[in-house]
Amino acid sequence: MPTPPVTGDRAATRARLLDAARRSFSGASYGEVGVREIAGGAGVNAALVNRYFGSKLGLFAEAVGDSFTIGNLLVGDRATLGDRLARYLVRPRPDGFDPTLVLLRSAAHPEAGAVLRSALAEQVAAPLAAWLGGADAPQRAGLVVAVLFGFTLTRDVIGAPALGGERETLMRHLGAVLQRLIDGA
Amino acid sequence: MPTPPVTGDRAATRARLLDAARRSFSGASYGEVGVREIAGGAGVNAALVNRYFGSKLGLFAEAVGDSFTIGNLLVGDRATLGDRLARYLVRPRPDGFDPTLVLLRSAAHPEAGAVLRSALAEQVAAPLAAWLGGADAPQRAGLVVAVLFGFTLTRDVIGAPALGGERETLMRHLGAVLQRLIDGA
DNA sequence: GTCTATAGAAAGATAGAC
DNA sequence: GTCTATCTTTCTATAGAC
Repeated sequence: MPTPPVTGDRAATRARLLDAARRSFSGASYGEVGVREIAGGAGVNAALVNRYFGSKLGLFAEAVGDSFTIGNLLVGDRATLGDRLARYLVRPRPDGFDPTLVLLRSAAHPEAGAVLRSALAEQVAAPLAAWLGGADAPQRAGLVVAVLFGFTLTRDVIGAPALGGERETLMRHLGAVLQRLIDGA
Repeated sequence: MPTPPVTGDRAATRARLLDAARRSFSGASYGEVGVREIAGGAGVNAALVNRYFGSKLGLFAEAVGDSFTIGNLLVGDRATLGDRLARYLVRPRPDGFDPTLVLLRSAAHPEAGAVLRSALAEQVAAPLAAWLGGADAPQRAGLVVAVLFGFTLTRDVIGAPALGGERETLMRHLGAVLQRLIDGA
């Protein structure tokens, strides 16, 4: 939860708004989250959103615009990347900020989606395609991303019961599928 | 005998509103689509939405609540289901109504998502799991659904460039991945 | 059967007091 | 640096005229 209130400190208030925004946007779509709700989560007045970030979209962009990363998962053996990605996927989601959930919930919104699209392309799709290499690397990287998003969407946003338990089973099938795309054949 | 649109015909106006709703909800999320827009698409006044369907949510449920189906794709050889699903996925999307896009765009909305969740479970996940059979059938069916949604989401909602062309290449990799889940090993 | 007019609520954004 | 108060817009939904 948020750090204790520190009144009178512009930088601290900005940081609290960013943190509250990340949590709110992980739980509901851009359109459903209001600036009053975010400000309430940060313990400050809603007018500060516009004062410090210009607009709701400005806050959204600054809060989630550079939060995607796949770098940590790429460190390691190529033959076990599928398993590492699968293990990452089936882990219980922490409460609070989850960049993947932010994307899944707000991708359909025109302006918020544009922020997310460019962040995803720069921070995930391009590095992954370069790391994969080989034939059809951009397509294979795109399909890996599609599987990652598809699983989280179907489990956490749609709420399909079959994906809610049986972690070992899901990890085995997911790992095999992802490794097939990583290997390319 | 087919009945052409005739003003002054309650059933025809209802049908036109349902059709316009399906098109609108395929292109934007539940929250972003207004009843004025739907009514405009049907060429009638917005007040008729509430008169004929009680509420915007009532219209949504009646328009898209029973539109999911996977039955057609299950007809055929088990060894080639992966290819059939992959071909279905990479085909150019027709303009107009697409139940998958409706789900992807509105799944994050609490009330509209609830309508979609139950429809998906009944009309897709359960029949597919029964058709697949074997070990871990519900999990494998859930993962097939996740791949189907993940691909369409990443291509059409997020707009990843790598999934926008190269249909044969994408179909080959997708078919292999899906068949792996269908076979279970 | 369909329309106009409007009620009522909620949203983002801004001006200015403190 | 933060707040109150308010402007403006937009939305769903309803009442009642035609």
